[in-house]
Amino acid sequence: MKRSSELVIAHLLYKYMSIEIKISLNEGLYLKEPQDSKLGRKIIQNSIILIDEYGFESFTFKKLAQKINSTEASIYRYFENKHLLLIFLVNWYWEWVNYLITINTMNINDPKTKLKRIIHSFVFASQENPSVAYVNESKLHNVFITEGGKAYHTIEVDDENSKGFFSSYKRLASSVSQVISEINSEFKYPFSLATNLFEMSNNHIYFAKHLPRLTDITVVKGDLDEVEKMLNYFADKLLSE
Amino acid sequence: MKRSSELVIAHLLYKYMSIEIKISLNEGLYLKEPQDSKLGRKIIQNSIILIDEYGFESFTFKKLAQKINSTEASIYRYFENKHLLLIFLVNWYWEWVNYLITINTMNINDPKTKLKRIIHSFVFASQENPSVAYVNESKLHNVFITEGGKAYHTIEVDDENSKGFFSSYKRLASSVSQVISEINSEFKYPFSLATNLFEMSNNHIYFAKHLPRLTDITVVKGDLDEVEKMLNYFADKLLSE
DNA sequence: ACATAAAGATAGTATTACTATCATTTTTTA
DNA sequence: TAAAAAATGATAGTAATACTATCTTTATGT
Repeated sequence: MKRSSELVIAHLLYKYMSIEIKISLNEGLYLKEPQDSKLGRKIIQNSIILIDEYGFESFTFKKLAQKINSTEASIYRYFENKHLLLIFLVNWYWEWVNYLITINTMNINDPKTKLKRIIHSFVFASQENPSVAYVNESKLHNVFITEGGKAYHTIEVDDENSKGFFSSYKRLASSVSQVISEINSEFKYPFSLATNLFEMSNNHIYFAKHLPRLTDITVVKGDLDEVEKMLNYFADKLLSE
Repeated sequence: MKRSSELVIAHLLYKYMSIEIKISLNEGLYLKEPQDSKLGRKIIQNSIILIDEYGFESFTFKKLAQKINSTEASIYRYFENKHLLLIFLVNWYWEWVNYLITINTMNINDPKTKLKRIIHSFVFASQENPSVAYVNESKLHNVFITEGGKAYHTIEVDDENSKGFFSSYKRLASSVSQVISEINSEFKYPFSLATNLFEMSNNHIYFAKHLPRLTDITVVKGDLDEVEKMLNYFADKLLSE
């Protein structure tokens, strides 16, 4: 809660005073806070670009070092390995969406409208007003859609979960589930629906692009309206009395 | 269609005559058919065991070679690399589920009952009567749940899709979507719902085990009844008039 | 201006992901 | 059943990856 309101204030300051937002992420994710130095910010910025370009498996710290005219050793001073860097980026994305749904549902009372805006935030996260100058939110969205699941589909999931590496996703699920329960307090699966709407959004954007026979959605020229419509339809129907 | 009925006949033969099923998979997935030799079958059997044990990232052909008292070189004669082996296993799982829903919905006319049985097959795939002696379907299900997404969340997805590496999943989506459309011909998202039910099944089993705050499901002692109930609830509600 | 921290340069190691070659064993078939 | 062919094993080698260590240079902060 505290974190979210900090973000909001930062956002307002940003809008009117051009102040940068600093996203607060679990300290176990990095060895040295990358947001606090030029090199750290270059690592964040260019790792997104390179993972988007090469895919996570072919992405290496060596390539990243070359891209930013630095060295592997320097990057290792920020992140233990590329897996933790990925978790860092994925958390960044979860925080970004948390932040979007906070500001987009602010001062709105009707929970149905809130959920609509949440869904809109899920789908159009990449097209929202960016909050951090050096992060390309659109590419981050792509990276998240393609590589996000790899952050927690590993043998280390329980260990990393106990360190709080996935708490941003849990917080996201929790706040969405609350809105769902406001709409229909009898609904038995508020958390499942919350995560499912989020995952569906990303999955079907991916399917439409790469495996279109797995979805009914078509995405023409990046127009994600159909995804939003589908999620609204699913949510409405499931939460109707 | 042809492939499915072959499987069914094989199944009947298996039940009454103990004949092995041979699952037919895209030939581009392997260099030499692993089902046709002792070594090949050991590779399939033990790769499932090792990926389940170590996770896909830490799984290597060297470890597999040691486990089966063979050599890396011999394994490379069957599979180009571990990524293609994973796609092979994932396809095996898709085919196994295709096969289950075919026999479990056979001779049933009511599409609602069909969908219930499909959902049951999704959830309890690992507990169904095994079809291939050397494959531990329960471990394969675990591997699929944890690692399955990595088969198609790669930079090569379009290239591999064009080679037909994901056609088993498409066939699965297609046959389930047909049943969905039989239940409610007005429903606009039969493919999306089909894939979503399948993915939800696997996701929420995983969440319940590793990230329980992301779901409402609890799985006690491997009892997956709640998952089945949830999927039935979602499907019923979404397809109600 | 001086101390301290950050970054760069370089080198080195263990492991991974292969490829190549040749010897041996197993299977096929003539 | 002997010869040919195919499969597997044994061994070696290479390029790339994923780091770690150390030392020098460059910024920064007071």
